[in-house]
Formats: sequence, structure tokens, C-alpha cells
Amino acid sequence: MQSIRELKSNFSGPPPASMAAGPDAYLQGSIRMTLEDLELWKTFHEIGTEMIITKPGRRMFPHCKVNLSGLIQCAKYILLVDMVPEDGFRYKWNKEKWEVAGKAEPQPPCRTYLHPDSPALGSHWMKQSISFLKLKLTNNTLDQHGHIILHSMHRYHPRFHVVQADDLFSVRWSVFQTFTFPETSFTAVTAYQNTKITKLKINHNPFAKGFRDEGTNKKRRANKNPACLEKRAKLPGVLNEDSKDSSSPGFCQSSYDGYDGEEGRLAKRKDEDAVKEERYSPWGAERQQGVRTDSPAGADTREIYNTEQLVPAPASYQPYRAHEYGKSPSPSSSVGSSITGSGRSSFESRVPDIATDPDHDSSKPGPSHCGPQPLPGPQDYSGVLNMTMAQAGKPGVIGHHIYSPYSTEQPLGQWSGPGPAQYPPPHPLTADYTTQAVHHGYHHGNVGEWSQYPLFSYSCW
DNA sequence: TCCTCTAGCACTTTTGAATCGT
DNA sequence: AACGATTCAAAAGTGCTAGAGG
Repeated sequence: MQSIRELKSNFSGPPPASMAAGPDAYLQGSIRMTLEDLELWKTFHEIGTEMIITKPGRRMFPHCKVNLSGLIQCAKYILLVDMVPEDGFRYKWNKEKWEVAGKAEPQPPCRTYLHPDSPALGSHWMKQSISFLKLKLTNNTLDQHGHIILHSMHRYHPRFHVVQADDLFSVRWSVFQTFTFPETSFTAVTAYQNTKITKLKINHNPFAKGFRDEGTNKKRRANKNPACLEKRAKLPGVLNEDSKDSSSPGFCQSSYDGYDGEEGRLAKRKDEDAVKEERYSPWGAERQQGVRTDSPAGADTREIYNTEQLVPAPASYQPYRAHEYGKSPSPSSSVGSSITGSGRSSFESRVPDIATDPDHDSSKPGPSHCGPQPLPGPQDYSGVLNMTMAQAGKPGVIGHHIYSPYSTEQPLGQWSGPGPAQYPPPHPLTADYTTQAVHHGYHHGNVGEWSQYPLFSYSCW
């Protein structure tokens, strides 16, 4: 695995200020990524998003859906998503709230989900929403399907990488930009802990319609075993708390009013957010108890995101902060400044695109990609990068492997990374890049943060 | 005993092949 | 023969539940 230090030399040192401001011919406006369904994400985030992980793999809900702008129309890009641990802790659900339950388990093999359209022209990415619907999460460390492997009862958030690269083989030498959205952080679970989350999922996920009260599944609900209900009644935070959901004290004072008419309340809640920012995270209760101060449980989620080092943390996954900020903007205020017309979360990067990389042949994105050249159909590299094993044998799927100088054996299709011990420790370079990222002094709003660094300083390769 | 995880269930949506009509 | 619309079954995606296992 190539160290960050090595990459640094290839990258000619810290990101020069000129990269941001230099009169490069390919200095494009800015890459902007916005999160769709922001309100929905926020609704979940207020309560404390949980994502089910299963052995065969489970989709996320809400699923990640973003919009991109500011790309070079005729240059090719690759979009990637990976999951980053929020901190170095394991959590447990106890009495209506999440509590730290110990140190995190060793990080499972790192995997990155490649958007199946990758690589595609900038125009392709910008003409429509980019959905990561088929991204799946698993807790099976031996997973052969290329799903993203997570630990249950640990917190993560997705990172979106935009890489300007003609193909997957050149990704390695490419510079990419990374975006994160605070609203998308979640706790991986094998079974829902918070009934409010369950209800939200049922209410919003079409596949769960059958569990809605007004749905057709009355028979099933009517047949619930009374004994079972009684048993579950003894458990805190389980189903039968429906009646007290909206009034349960000490639970982040959620604005969740129960799930009747939930959708209709979204707009209303949006306004309320502007006032009650402290309830924005269900981790607030823990903060009050002083359980922990440098985990999300103990710190304002906003702050975490505004100070977080986007370069992967060391094995312990302690948030590595190269830069300390003052109190980050309140969710409400920053929301207002970052929500686009459609109410999306967004973050705008103003770093020049990869074309400004001195080592990058800036002439390449030129005519060779532009002009009458038809937009290539989505090249299904999913068989290579993500759905590897599952699809490798299918017709029409490119079945080659990606070359890896670090492992001639391992099919890089899985983007599997080294064991946790191989994660690089905090490195000056990472700090450099973070500094670079934050030195632009953007108003990050409440949502996105980006960084730009040589690809796969992370563990995937 | 508690907590976490898993398998099977009933339900829904999605997908793709087959059929039909123009 | 080609194309589009419709139908239908299979596949896939949900949360629920009981029970296993550490």
C-alpha cells in the first residue's frame, strides 16, 4: 500500500495556494455537490439515523442521492462512496438514547462503492441526480459481493469522491475531491433500536408500506402475539412505545410527533430547526452526561463535521483534527445558507479540478473527450469494483481486475483494503491537505465538507 | 439475564419477459 | 417485421418476530 508520504512527493507537496487561485487554464468554476432529499435525511438525523446491516447486504434508506455541478462537461469522472467511522467507539442503545459501550472493533476491510455509471462525462453526471440506491451495507467481513462492510453498533458517515479520470486504471493517479454531508451519518445496526427510526423508515420506504398502520397489513398486526407484546413491553424503546413517542422526555427533545402525518410535518419541522438546534442530534443527551467529549456523542455534530479530518483516521479512528474551529454555525443558520433552491444540502468546492494538477496532462480533457463523441453508455464497472464476484461471470460485464502494485493476488474489484493495523497514522500530509481544504474559508454551511488529496491515501488500494 | 444477531415470514415494489395490438 | 403498451410472474427489498448464542 502506498503511503501518504509517497503520494505526497508525487503530488508535489501540499496543495499549493495556486491550485486554488492560480490562473490555470483548466481552473474551472467549482464542483458543487448537493444532497437530495435533504429534509428526509434531516428528519432521520434529528432522531439518530440507523441503517440495518445484514449478511447478504442491505440497502440504505434513505439512500444517497446527490447532484453534481461544476464539472467539466467533456471530461470523464468516476464517482465513489465509502464509509468512514465517525469515531473510535462502539455504542449501545440504552434507555432511549445511544451510549458509548466501549472501544470500536477493528475496522473491517475497507471497501468503496463505485457508481455503476463510472466513468462518465461530466455532462452525464450533471444532467441528472446521481443515485447510490444499490449500495449495500453488510456486516459480513467475508462478503464476496463487494458490499461495504461495517460493524454493527458503530457510527459511520458516507464520503462521496469525485475523481476526474478516464478510466479506473488512472484513478490511482488522480486527484479527487471528497464531500460529506452531516445529515447522512448513521449508526449501523442489525436490528432497529429506536422505534422512531423504525416508524420513519416504514413511513417513507415504499417497500415497507405493508407495515404502515393504514396499510393492508392489518391482519399481521392483529395477529401479534399478545405475550410477545408483553415481553417486548419490558424492553425500553421497543414497539409498544408508540403511544409515548412524542412525549418521551430526555430523548433529544425530538420534534418527531409520532408517525401519523409525518410527511406533512416536514416543512413545519424545517422552520423549527431554525430555533431548536440543540435537538438536532440525539447524541445531545449523552453530552449532558459527560460520557465523552470527543466523540459524536459528546460533541456537537456540527462541530465534528466542520473540523473533521477527511483523510482517513488512524486505526483507532479517533477523529484527527488538524484544525480547531470555533463553534460551528448552527444547523439552522447554516442550513439556510447552504440549501439550494430545492432545499438540498450542498457544498461547493472551489479548488481547481484535477486538470490543474501539474502532473496531470491538462490537454487530455480537451478534444479527445469532447465534440461529437457520443456519450458513452454507462460502462458497467460494477462487476469490477463492487459487485465483483456476483457479476464477474455475467455476460456484458467487464470482468477484468484492476491492477494493483501492492497485491497481485487480490482482485481489486473489491477494493478491499488492508487490515486495520495498516491504516496510516495521522500524517503531516493529511494535515496539510486538511489545512488546504479549510483554508479556503468557505462557509461550509451545515452539510458538506470536502478535501482534495491523492486518491487512495485511504486504504482501499 | 441481557444484548446482539439471524432466519423465516408476509408484504410491497421493481424488473423483465411474454403477450397483444397497431 | 417493428414498435409500443399491457400483463404477469419472479426477484428483490422491507420490517416483524422468535429464537439462538455469546
